[in-house]
Amino acid sequence: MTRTKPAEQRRAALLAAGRALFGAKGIAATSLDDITQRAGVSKGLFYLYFPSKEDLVLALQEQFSHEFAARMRAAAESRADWTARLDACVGAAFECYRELHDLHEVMFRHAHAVRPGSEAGPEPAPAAATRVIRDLFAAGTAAGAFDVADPESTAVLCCASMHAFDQGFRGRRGPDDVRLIQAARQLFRRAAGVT
Amino acid sequence: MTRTKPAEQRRAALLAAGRALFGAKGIAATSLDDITQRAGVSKGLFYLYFPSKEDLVLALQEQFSHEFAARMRAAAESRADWTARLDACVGAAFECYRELHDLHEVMFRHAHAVRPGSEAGPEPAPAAATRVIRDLFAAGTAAGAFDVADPESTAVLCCASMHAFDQGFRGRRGPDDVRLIQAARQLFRRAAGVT
Amino acid sequence: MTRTKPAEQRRAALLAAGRALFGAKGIAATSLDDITQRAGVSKGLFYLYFPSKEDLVLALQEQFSHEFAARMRAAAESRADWTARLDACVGAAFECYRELHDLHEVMFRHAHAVRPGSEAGPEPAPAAATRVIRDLFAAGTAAGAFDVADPESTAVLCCASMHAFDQGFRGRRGPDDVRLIQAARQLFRRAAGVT
Amino acid sequence: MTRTKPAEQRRAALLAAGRALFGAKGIAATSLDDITQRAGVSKGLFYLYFPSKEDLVLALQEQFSHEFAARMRAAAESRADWTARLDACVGAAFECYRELHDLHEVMFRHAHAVRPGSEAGPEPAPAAATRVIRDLFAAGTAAGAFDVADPESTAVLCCASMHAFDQGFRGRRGPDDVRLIQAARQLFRRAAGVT
DNA sequence: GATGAATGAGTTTTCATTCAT
DNA sequence: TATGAATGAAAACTCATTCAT
Repeated sequence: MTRTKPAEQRRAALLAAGRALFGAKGIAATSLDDITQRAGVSKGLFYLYFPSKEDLVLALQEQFSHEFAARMRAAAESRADWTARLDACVGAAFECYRELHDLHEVMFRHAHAVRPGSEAGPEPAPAAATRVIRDLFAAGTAAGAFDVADPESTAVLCCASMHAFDQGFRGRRGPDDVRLIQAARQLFRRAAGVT
Repeated sequence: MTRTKPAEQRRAALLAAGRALFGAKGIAATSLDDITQRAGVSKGLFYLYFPSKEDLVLALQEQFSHEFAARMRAAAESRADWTARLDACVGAAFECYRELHDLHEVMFRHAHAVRPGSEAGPEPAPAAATRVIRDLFAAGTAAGAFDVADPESTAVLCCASMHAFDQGFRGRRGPDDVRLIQAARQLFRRAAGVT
Repeated sequence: MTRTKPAEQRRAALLAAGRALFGAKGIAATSLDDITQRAGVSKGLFYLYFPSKEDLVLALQEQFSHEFAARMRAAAESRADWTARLDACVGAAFECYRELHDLHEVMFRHAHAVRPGSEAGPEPAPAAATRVIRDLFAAGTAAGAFDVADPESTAVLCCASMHAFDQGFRGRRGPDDVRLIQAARQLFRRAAGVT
Repeated sequence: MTRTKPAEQRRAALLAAGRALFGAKGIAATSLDDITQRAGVSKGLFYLYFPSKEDLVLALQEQFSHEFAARMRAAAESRADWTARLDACVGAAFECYRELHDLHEVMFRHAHAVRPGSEAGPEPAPAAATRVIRDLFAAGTAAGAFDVADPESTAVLCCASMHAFDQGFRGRRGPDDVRLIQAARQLFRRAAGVT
């Protein structure tokens, strides 16, 4: 069994296993045994790549956070018109949320115990995504297409509103996807001050 | 010791202990021993009032959800003008969030393991608050003061945006409270279509 | 199985199991599973009585230390003549060593990691026994029967010399018991300055 | 990296690393990773030089035992007078103890599990030192300077008494070094029957 | 009703040792 | 010779839950 594999592959397998299990059962209900078994490695190997279970969670947070932000940015940049950019952003966010929806817990989990030693602690997971929206609001306003008095605060609020894309947030009888995304587009437009 | 006390008082003590500890240390890090000790009762007594630890979490969710919704509703009803109602709602939500902010985990926790037997599962915690906003949007629109095409979807989004009130959500360098609440008021007005 | 028993009995069972196993296999090689299994209790129960495995070791140390000192003192007090007292002390120590010899590791183990928080740490295990010898030297000298310039230092050295009673200390071809105890008696007499 | 070095140098590096780490943290708390890292070699290399961690401990025991004995012997031989020899021996032992004091655990550790296959097991660590004292007592007695009835037993006892040189053995309020070494000299003289 | 002693499966983590390269 | 990735058994410790009193 002791077959050596590239470190990146091992790490990726561990991240993938963590992602799948955290999504399916939640972080607390997932044991390291589950993770290593699913990744097809020994328990000891895990600790060659991550100092603790908590660090796997953090690594996943970062991974998703970047992916989320990157996709929103790409979507925004694919359009020329400011309003279209906004719409594209919402669309991308919605898609992302859907694909990652089972990782809600991982992404938005609060770090309860601030690590001793780490002065500032990690940036909150959605920060990268928020910056994309903020920049869009700011640039659009500068270009005269939007009218956002406080792009940063508004971006934080708008980003937070995307929590609604998560199934668990809405009631079982809440609005369906189509209605929700339409409403989101309208909300973002209005937030941007598009007339 | 074996002094009988009113059931409601016992239950309340347990809820209060759970609230304090979950808020301070997180759900996973709080043991039943912690809870019963803080409540000043025996461990066995807990199970006379709640079937499991999970059910205490659920009971707290419901408690907060109702309190949250009730305060928003009261704030809205204290004003006559539609826009003022909306602003009051935002203000109340912000205050509530601050008071309960350490209970973020309790309120917005996803129920991962759907209880076998319970067909539908419990309503998501923020549902009650969402209804308050929805009704406000709908009534305001009917009265001609607002212009909300889909009050339900918009309410879900707006309610979700309140996550931004949580300190942990914004970055350490994110907007401060004053800016945030102003931005929130503006966002809600625009969402409502107030011109 | 859940039969409640007096706390003292439980504690004693745990101490007895620890003593037997530490003696037979050494501290490091004895697991908590071993201990609780031998004591006929569950693993969780152990932690109701001792905060950690280390604390069981410490409790045993104290137990033996007291027993050891008490037996030496009793032996010394059973005689009137000063030299006879010394001899009796040596005899008692020898017997004790033999009975407890497998617990050498427990008794004389060095605490490597000084507990953070505990300012001074526990007294070394043989301290109580040393005091018995010291008092004997001092009193005998005061009575004119002995001539010990520094009773404390001499007692520490004499007490340490008893390590030789341990089988593991002497070589396989070292002196046998009879010779050793005679030599010990002579050594103690000479140490005391008995002419 | 894969640079071949003289075997003796490798072995010495491993012994030195073990010595430093065992002394600082104790045997149990020192991992092979620690040792090989400190020695600057790979983990696999360790097993080319020692069959197991336990054997490193044993090798260190032997090393110290010999060093200890050699220094005592050298000290004794540097003097002509019998009493001076005894005093020099005590002085050398004291010095040695101080330098090696953190290795107490290594030197005096009992081998609990008798190796299957090894018929007799290794000689106890202090045996070599004991022989030095024994020979001194015997030769001095033969020369008419000492009067030791049983040199072997007395040597074993005297050697054991040196445990008192270890800080951990005496209480925190035990005798200081000067008093202790004076008392030791006196004890050894009296043990030798010097008048 | 109320207690809290007792349980034991489950958790994270460590580490001596192996072996393909 | 030398490496270090990989193993997996075992360790200490936790805690939700039960139940005899």
